[in-house]
Amino acid sequence: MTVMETTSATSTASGGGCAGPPRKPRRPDGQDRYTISEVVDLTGLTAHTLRWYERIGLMPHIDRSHTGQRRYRNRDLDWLDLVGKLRLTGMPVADMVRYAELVREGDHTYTERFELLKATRQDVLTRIAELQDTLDVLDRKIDFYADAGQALASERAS
Amino acid sequence: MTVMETTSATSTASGGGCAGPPRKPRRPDGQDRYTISEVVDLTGLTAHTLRWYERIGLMPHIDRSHTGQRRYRNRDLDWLDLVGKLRLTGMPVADMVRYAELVREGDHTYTERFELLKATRQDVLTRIAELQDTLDVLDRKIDFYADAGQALASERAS
DNA sequence: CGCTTGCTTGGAGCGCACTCCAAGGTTTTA
DNA sequence: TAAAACCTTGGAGTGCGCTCCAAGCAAGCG
Repeated sequence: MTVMETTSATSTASGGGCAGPPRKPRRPDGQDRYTISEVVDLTGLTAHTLRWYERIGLMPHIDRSHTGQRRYRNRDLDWLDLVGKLRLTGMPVADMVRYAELVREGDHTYTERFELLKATRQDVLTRIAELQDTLDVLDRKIDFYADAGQALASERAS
Repeated sequence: MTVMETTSATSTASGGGCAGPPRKPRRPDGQDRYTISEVVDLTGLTAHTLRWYERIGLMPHIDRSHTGQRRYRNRDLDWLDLVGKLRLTGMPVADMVRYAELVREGDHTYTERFELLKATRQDVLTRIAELQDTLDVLDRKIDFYADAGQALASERAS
């Protein structure tokens, strides 16, 4: 068997988020050949960044039209979704390239990839905890400012 | 009245976290005069970074010894704690400098600071949500890998 | 006294993640 | 068919957040 890499994110694409402009919908598998500017619309990345991702080995090989222009497929978009998520965690691009290499090398890298995913999961948990910590500090400060505001107001009133 | 800036983080200093080397304890207010290398030990920042923070206006004025060496106080450490927390949220240093300027300008910037804190709080909430999202993706992938591992194992067994 | 250690400064350098440019070929629209 | 819009490449440039360097001053010690 083959360990698939892209768990097709059917729910992710156009509908979900509440920020940014509404992205165009994907086409069904089979008719999925997107130009680079369509991928720009779909992902919010720039064309520069997409080409750069390819240069540094962060993308798998992308299909080309008969004249050499890129034609992205749905699984490429799935991969870009994952990359976008990992980017939000602060993972260095070099680490993602490493993961991409493992995927390209085939099934025998299965264990290493698994370990990498689990380690990343731990990192994310840590970062969430840090942010919770920061949130607590901010909340305490905000409460303090609210109280101080009250005090200033009553000072003016007296 | 004066809106105080540093809500003394008595619990924060040496005890709390579970990562990194155990930092030296602070001294009580009144005997709190730390050299730059002591602050390095206490915060984990480098001396370079501490001086750079000062140059760009991220720090308030730091006391000096009679020979011109920096002598940090507990409230400077409190400020550095806050900066460290905000840094973890991904807030640009320039924004922190802006906040520091507001503090230096005095009480009449109270409202602006308050709004800034509330906006930052919102950002942190957003980032936590993004990380939760990423965590879900990772968990799904990890489950998938675990299942695939099972399948590979039974394949080998058969 | 010389030696080591630690601190000072302005300014230069670095690594990361893009971001853009120039020069040219392709595709679409009018 | 001509103009406008879009795509290609290698390489150079940018902004951020540090990070380091050189040259010099100050304190402690045998």
